[in-house]
Amino acid sequence: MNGVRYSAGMEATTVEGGCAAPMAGRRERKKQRTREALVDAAFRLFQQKGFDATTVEEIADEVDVSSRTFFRYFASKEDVVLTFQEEQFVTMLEALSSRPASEPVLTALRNAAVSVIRACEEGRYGFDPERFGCIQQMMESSPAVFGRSLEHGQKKQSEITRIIAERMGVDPAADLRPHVMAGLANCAFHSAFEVLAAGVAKTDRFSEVVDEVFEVMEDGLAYRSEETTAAG
Amino acid sequence: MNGVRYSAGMEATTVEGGCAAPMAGRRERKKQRTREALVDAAFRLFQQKGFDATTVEEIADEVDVSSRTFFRYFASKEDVVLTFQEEQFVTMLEALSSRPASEPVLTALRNAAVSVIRACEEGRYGFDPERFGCIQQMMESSPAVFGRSLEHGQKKQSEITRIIAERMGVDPAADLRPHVMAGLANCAFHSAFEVLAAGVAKTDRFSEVVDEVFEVMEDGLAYRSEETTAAG
DNA sequence: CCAAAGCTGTCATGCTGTGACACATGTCGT
DNA sequence: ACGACATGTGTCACAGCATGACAGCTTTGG
Repeated sequence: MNGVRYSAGMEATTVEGGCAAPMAGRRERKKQRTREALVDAAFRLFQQKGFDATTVEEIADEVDVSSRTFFRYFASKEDVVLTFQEEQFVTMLEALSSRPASEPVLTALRNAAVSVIRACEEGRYGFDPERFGCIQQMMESSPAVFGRSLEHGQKKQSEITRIIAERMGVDPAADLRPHVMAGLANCAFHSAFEVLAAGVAKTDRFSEVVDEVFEVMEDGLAYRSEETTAAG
Repeated sequence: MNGVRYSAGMEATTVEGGCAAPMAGRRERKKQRTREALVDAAFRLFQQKGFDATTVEEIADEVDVSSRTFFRYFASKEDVVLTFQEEQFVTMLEALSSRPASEPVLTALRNAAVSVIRACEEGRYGFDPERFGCIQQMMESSPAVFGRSLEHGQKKQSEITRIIAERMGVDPAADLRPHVMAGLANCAFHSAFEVLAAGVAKTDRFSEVVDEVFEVMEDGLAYRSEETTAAG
């Protein structure tokens, strides 16, 4: 029961009864507050002294709970960061689902991905741009975070696969293609990230880099060495 | 790094020398033996009780050394497994370098990857098929191994990028394309692995699945929903 | 054979993550 | 409001991974 679907702020000033849908009971609210406090404290410390140098105990102390309690909210230290990736992922799935069927699969993937990342950068849909940047920074500096992120992405890939298969009208249990396509989406993220970290891109905006990467994929896959367009 | 300075030893079949090589010094030989013993013991235990259930202490005990010594040979428990991935990777780089320049980049990547995996499966170049299978098995069962593997692959991606850039005749510091291409290769592995684990492929041979994945990439990227070829 | 270099074991330590149990707090029925 | 039940939290204990420091033994090389 740790689904933890937390919508924004929502102050429930009502004593009892009233809106029971969003958050029922004080206990639930308290948990929510604790969770958010932990996330806030964690990111503050991560940014301040780095992910690795921050211990779970410090995070817990900051919120005045025991370390044990921290682990009742998050399965691991990395999990605090992954929480956000999960949110972005879910949003991306929704965006993908609502792309018109007329778009080629890769284009749909591209548009969905880019739109969500833009939203993150611009603070729409409740995303916090500052935190988004902080996460990117941590991915670079901490291999542990990066690794877990890759792992998470791979684990969630099957959901993208399902949507793509549906869109393609094929059975994901018998057709490779949706799997490969989903992998490509994942790959685009990683490549974009790597390109950004390596300073190869002309821009600093992640969304633009992702878009470029998809661009390369779309028309660059047929690239042959003899076609070199004198770009180097 | 000083002292011990063997006169240009290093012959061709260098893969962690067995014993019939010009190994200067007993100390060096002893280290080699310890290392191999650790790897052997580790894999034996991994296969027997699973990666997670096997502790470093058990591995060390098996070889009759202290846990501390284990960590002088491997940076982490996962590192034992990654050692092999590293070997495969290096072999793959060599294979890639020697692909004819007339091949399109993706094709070269495909051929290089497939040939190396075939070698692993068939026990050529000193690879052990059984161990290769064992690793695949662990990747499925242990998220830790899988995660580290992804991380390792991503970290090594830059080397593929360099080779591709060279082949394309472009500057990897200014051109996205080689980066994306390298990412694609990595992606092919992951997708193949996922497809295999999901039981979507008709075959159990990893090399064949990888080949198929590349196939999909090569001609499937232009896939549009309205082009469904009644394959599903 | 001796001295330097290098490897190993032991000890100590820090951090992550989990299980068990007791206590306190919130929830709900009456 | 009161009591019974459920749930969250703290404390304690513990296992495992990983690293630093120091002492002792083996190898190396002159």
